[in-house]
Amino acid sequence: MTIDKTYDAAATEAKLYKLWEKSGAFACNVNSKSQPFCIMMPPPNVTGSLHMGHALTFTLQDILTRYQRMQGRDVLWQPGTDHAGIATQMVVERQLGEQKIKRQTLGREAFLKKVWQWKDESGGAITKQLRHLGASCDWSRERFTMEPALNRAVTKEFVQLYREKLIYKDKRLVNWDPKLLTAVSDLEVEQREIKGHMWHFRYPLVEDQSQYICIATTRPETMLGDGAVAVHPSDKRYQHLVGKYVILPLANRHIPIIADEHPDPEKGSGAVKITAAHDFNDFEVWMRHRDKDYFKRQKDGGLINLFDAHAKLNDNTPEVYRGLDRYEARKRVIADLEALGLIDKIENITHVVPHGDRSGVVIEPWLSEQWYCDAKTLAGAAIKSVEDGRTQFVPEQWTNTFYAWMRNIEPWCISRQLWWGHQIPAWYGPDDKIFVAESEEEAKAEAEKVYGKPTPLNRDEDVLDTWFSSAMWPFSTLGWPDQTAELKRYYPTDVLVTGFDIIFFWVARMMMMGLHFMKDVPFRKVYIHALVRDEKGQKMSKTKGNVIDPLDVIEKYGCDALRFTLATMSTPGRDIRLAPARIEGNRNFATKLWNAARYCQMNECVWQKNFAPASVKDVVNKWIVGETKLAVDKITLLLNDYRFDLSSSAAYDFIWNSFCDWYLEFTKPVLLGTDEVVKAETRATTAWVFEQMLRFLHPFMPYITEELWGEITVSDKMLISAGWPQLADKLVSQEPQSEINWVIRLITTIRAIRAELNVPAGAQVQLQLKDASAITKARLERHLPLITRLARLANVTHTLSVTKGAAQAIIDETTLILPLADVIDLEQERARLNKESERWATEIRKLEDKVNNQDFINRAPPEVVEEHRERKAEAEATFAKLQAAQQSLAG
RNA sequence: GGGUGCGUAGCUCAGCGGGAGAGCACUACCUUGACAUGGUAGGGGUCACAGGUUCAAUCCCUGUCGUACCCA
Repeated sequence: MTIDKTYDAAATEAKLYKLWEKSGAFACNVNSKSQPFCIMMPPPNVTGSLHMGHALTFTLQDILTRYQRMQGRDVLWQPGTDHAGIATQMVVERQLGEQKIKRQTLGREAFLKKVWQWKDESGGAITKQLRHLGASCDWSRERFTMEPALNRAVTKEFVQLYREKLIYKDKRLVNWDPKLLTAVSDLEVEQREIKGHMWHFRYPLVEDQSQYICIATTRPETMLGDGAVAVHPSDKRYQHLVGKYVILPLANRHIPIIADEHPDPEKGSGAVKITAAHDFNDFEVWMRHRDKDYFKRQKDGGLINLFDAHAKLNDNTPEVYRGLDRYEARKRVIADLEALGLIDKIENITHVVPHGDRSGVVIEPWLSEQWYCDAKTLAGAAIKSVEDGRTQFVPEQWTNTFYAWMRNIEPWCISRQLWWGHQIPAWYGPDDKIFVAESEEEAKAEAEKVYGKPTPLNRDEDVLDTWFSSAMWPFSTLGWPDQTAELKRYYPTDVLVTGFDIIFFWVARMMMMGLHFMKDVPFRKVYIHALVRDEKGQKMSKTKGNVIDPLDVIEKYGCDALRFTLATMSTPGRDIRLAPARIEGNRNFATKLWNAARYCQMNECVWQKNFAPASVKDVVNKWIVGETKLAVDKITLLLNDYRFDLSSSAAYDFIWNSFCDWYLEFTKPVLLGTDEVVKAETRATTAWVFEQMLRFLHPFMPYITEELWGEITVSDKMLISAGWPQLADKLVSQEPQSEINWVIRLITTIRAIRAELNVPAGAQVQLQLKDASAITKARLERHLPLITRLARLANVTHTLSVTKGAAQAIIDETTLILPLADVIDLEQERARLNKESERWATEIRKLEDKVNNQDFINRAPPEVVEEHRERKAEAEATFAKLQAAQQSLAG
């Protein structure tokens, strides 16, 4: 078969992905004798669609997967999707809304049926898109966080933690979404910067109402729930007021002035209102003081909840405000305080306000009863596992971020007021006694023991936070709670690849649950990658309109170009600014490889079964074999070190600069020549090198390499299942390296002179060598055909004297002379030589300064001193020859 | 306000104690039997700024400025 003139990425991608999957290459083998390697795919939302962040994370995972597979490991890359509680429920509710149906009128069971129906029909679009990216995960093991087997795991998790007293019910502040009517996690809260006001109110003192203390707030309506005014204990302005009472206007309650560390004396008036039920900081203050009389005497101990679930004012507020929405109430409160003359001033400010990322409304810190997980206790083991290195972060700096969060971890609110999710396995008796059990039957049995007779129970309506089930992903997908062969073989997994934004929400939680239930870390390494931004460094977002759709890029440039670009730009600790020019450049790289393959095929460079790279005779072939070995070593080492950027660049550099630019050019005179022995060896060597290139490039550019593998190698295996290059050290030897490097220097130097002196590209010129050593002469002799070809020379001779008006250059001991008297502009050549000597003179001066410095000689390592001396000697020799060249030109 | 990164060629980025690099863009020349999605050559940088450590600093330390993110 002949390779087409151009590479058709789209057709190749569609064709090969199916072939790979069919070949069984993606699947792991539990019975394999090979060492396992396991990556858990962070399950994307079932409602999601592929964005650049996905493209990056899955590309890196796929690179590791393919690399390890080629290294002979039994690889499991576990795919799946996440049920994404709120997002999915909203999608289905929106669809129902189009038919004017409300979820509540449908009822829970019917609604859930609709959700499953949606999931089966249109859920998981993202898994199809993942296939476009070339992801070689084991689809036969695809999991979904809501499937029955995983529900069983989650239920067991909940019940066990409850029995261990690590799950409990509590009344605390949560992030409440008053539109979706559920608690949401910190992750689902977006801090938006918006313009607002800072209102300064006066609260009159009880003992002398002409006196007042001034407080500032951005949320006037919450003042109705104030339980105290706090000042900093060191704040001299207020020390005399601590312990006294103020009249809370509008509510007409007496509240104390207390001292606490929380208020910042520098900010505002230095006095703050404490509204414990509506502000997380204030709640903390209240916790510190709740045992004090001045709180105990108040209604609800000073923890006064003003809102109902819709964030409308409730019966804890004076009658005129009841039923008002929070913003109507704000206007009313301001107006009423204004009327009382209690507004000190109003400032315009910009502040950050929490918004629900799904609903878009302002999130309310709201007091409610929820289920909590004792994250603090669970975190201990996770912290320890990182401290003693059982799990390592790459790059290492993320360790500190992890510690910082884990050491200040808050109780984890795990209940959600949704229907779509794992329903909490808790039942309530008539007296609200809680029965937590793995099934209703079990709960009823327990209830019967307690009540002495069969008693009807009500199941808790709420579901669990999606992350609560995701936390089990590394072992629930492997069959836990059953002790499966998979669990034994693949847990702990080798590496988790993810973005830093979910270190807390997911990575930390998997670690806590993994250590608790499996008694071992869920993964040995956590590779944290960057965020993908646009080329100006802006975060990609739909509202900004700067989103680059990976699927568009794949269509335009091919999947390999996108993957290669993402890999090349993945420098640890640095965000990726995705520039389309970069993707285009890598598409060109793919084209380059394609054309190199065509060259190989045209020249009958066919893979030889018994080819032994160590036994090649020709120096050029020895050289490229050695270079190949060096490149493979570099690429392998860097990939082991998660340096996707440097590893892919090394592959690029070798293929384009060493193989295409030099080696293939070197083979041309041979392949056009008549020496059949060298010709055969060169063909076999070329085919061998090309094969190595396909292998080491495959993890980065799977499609084009697989396609070419099919075209030019003779193998019944697909490349995806082929081995990683294993090359012997003896393939590298010093002599061919320096010999070919000399040839390259020679050609480059002549080309430079020609270009600078405007010698027509087609013109063949004479070359004379002066002072060439025996080695140089021998090298020249050996490589004469390719030197004359690549430097476009008419002939090469040795000489003892310089032809008048010739251009000259120096390589080591040899002076190159190009007698160009008729073509050459003497002035130009003089200027060129001047510039060249200037450069060397500067270099010599710098080196002299060093070498003559006594401190340098005494303190620098001897080999460094020696190296500088050598460099100086070489520079001086070159300089002297240049001087001679200049003189000869003058003469 | 606290923390963590990052400031290197026009742009996007490597390098990180002893010789300033790549890709793209730019300039000139070249349709040379794989490739113009190409080839050859070239121009372009007080490595943000100021101190310090060192024989030696783009690289280590301190501070400043700019910038991004995280936590308040």
